[in-house]
Amino acid sequence: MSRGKKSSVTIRDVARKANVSVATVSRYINGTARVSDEVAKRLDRVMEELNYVPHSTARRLATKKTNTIGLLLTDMSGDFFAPLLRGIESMAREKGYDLLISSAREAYSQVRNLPLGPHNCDGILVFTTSLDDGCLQALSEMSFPVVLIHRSTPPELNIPCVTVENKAASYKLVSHLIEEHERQRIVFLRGPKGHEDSYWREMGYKQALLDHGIPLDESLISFGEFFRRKAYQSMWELLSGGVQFDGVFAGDDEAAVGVLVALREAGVRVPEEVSVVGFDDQRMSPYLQPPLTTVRAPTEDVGKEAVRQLVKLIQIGEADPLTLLPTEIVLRRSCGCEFGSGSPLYETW
Amino acid sequence: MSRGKKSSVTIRDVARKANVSVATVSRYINGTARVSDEVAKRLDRVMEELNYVPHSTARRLATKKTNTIGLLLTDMSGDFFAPLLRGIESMAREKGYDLLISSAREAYSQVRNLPLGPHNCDGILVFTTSLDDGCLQALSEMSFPVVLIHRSTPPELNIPCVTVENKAASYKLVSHLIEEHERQRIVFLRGPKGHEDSYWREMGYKQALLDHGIPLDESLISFGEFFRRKAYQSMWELLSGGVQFDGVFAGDDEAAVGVLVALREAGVRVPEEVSVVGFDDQRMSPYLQPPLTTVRAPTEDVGKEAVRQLVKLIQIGEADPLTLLPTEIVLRRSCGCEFGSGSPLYETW
DNA sequence: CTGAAAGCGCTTACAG
DNA sequence: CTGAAAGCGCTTACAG
Repeated sequence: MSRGKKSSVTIRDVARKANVSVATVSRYINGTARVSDEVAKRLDRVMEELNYVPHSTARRLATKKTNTIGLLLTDMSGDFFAPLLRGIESMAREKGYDLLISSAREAYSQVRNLPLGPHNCDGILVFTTSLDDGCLQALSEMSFPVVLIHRSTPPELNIPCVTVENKAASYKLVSHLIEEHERQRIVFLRGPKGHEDSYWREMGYKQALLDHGIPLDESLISFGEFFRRKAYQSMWELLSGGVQFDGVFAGDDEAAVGVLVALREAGVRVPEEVSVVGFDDQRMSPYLQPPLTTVRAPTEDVGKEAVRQLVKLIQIGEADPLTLLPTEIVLRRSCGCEFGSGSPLYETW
Repeated sequence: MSRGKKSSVTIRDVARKANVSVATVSRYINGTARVSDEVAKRLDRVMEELNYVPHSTARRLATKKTNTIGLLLTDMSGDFFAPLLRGIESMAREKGYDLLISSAREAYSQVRNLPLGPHNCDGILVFTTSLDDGCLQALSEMSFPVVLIHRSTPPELNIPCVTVENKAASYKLVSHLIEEHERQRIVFLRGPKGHEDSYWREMGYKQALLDHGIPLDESLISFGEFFRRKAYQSMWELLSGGVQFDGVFAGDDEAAVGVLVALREAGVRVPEEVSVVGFDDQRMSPYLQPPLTTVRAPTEDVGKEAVRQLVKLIQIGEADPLTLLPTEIVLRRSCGCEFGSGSPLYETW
């Protein structure tokens, strides 16, 4: 229980004991210049004996590099978060960077107050809206490396971004409803205002209608906010407003839950009368009644790719402006497709 | 797109511009001594003008503190992870610490290779088995602050630990099966070998049997490994071995999924013939067929409490040896309880 | 291949 | 209340 100092063997100690200068030790450790074999051996031995670990803070101060990347998030609930972080963490480790993470309820607007920035990272990953445009601009002006995840760069700023194919997947999903299940009046529930993913999903929805010669009916577009209750409410409004529809693209799986509940309460059968589809393939989605047709995004890969781009940006000063990862449709019963097994339990083994 | 240096205004710059010494600036910033009002004002203005941000690396080197805590994990899948991290992150921020995280496939055994340690943190949080006993001992010997999460301290080591009440909850759960649903032959599926949580759940199971005068039958204890497939296999072995049972405590919710599938395939009705209960209350659990009776742990609080203890350890050199957070039983239909609503969709709103 | 020395940007006794 | 100066543990021109 004693609080003694952490042992601190310094580079000086090993230099002395190995009878060389600290410069030599430093060079040997960093492989920054050759040393004679004899010295190398001696150093290996001495470092082993002394159990020497270079002091990373001192190294940072001397090199002006932190070897750390930061991740800035708005919130860490949702199934989304774990795989994303897993991807980020594994790639960061692979690239030799420490990972600092910070979550903020609201977007930061003052660069000076950022928990993550030039003072403790070599670059940061910004997830969705965790940083406002002003901050991005300020960081950009000081040439601080930033990569955006699931959010595109503000105009004129040229910040690299990595995200997934929302539009193409939505297009396929809605086309599926039209072509396979003969749906014509498909509701779309928007996500939160300003949410990139939602925007592109809406574009995919509209494009699919257009390409199938179905006129866009604004009364079929409502708000789900990627949130169960809101989607539930919106469905009731549509229902009691007498709006006719035979399909619902809920925007995401969370909203789809609200849709399913509302329809069940209203006595509308899914998928017989109305097809319902979501987006994200959350862990609960195979277990919903009926199992939810949705879209799966390669979230872990998004994380990895984001780190890869950030490291490029840090090390060579440039990265790909946009990385779009492919998504895949997951067909289950809520759209009207039939499956033999019946048990969604199997699926996730 | 230029790569220019990050602007770096130093304490020296503000000192010069404000016509004081760097020592004064430092003291003012850290509130470590009073300065005259006049100087204070000048400093505020100058720092604002220069957009000065103290260089945390330099500060670290000078103070020998990193103001960072580390989190070491084995894996980051599972519903468990997000709330835990949320708790940790929020409390770390509240306490003024940066959070570094690192995940390892296997436990580290060499202190020198640790991604997180005295070189980059003031203390670390160790989740379950991410560090072996040898490492813990080494860290302990150098008085490096460590707090364990969901893992108790190795003998003689006295490392503070925070976890949840596994035994009491299991006891209540099994007692519920016995008392309310008249179950007598209850299977228990163990988690991974050496897993603390599993151990205590087993103790709760055994104690409940004992207190209700039900003799322990070893043939009812098998392996679920907190893993669907394994639990599924084990159930089939019991089933085809002709073992009679009327209840299953699956060890956790993952295993419960395997149990439900096996029983369904075998034509055994749940809960009429066999009650099934899990542990953890995963997000999918309300949606299982039937909805799963289980136990909910305050995972976010575990994270917060762990940080609180670690910070105490860092700052005043001591912490509570054991923090046990209470768990709560969540009754649904898989145990045999009846509920009006029927729709599990409501529950998680 | 190796050393002496300056410097990274702070903090903190020590002295006033 | 304020300053001059040493020191935190490294890295890296510069010189040999």
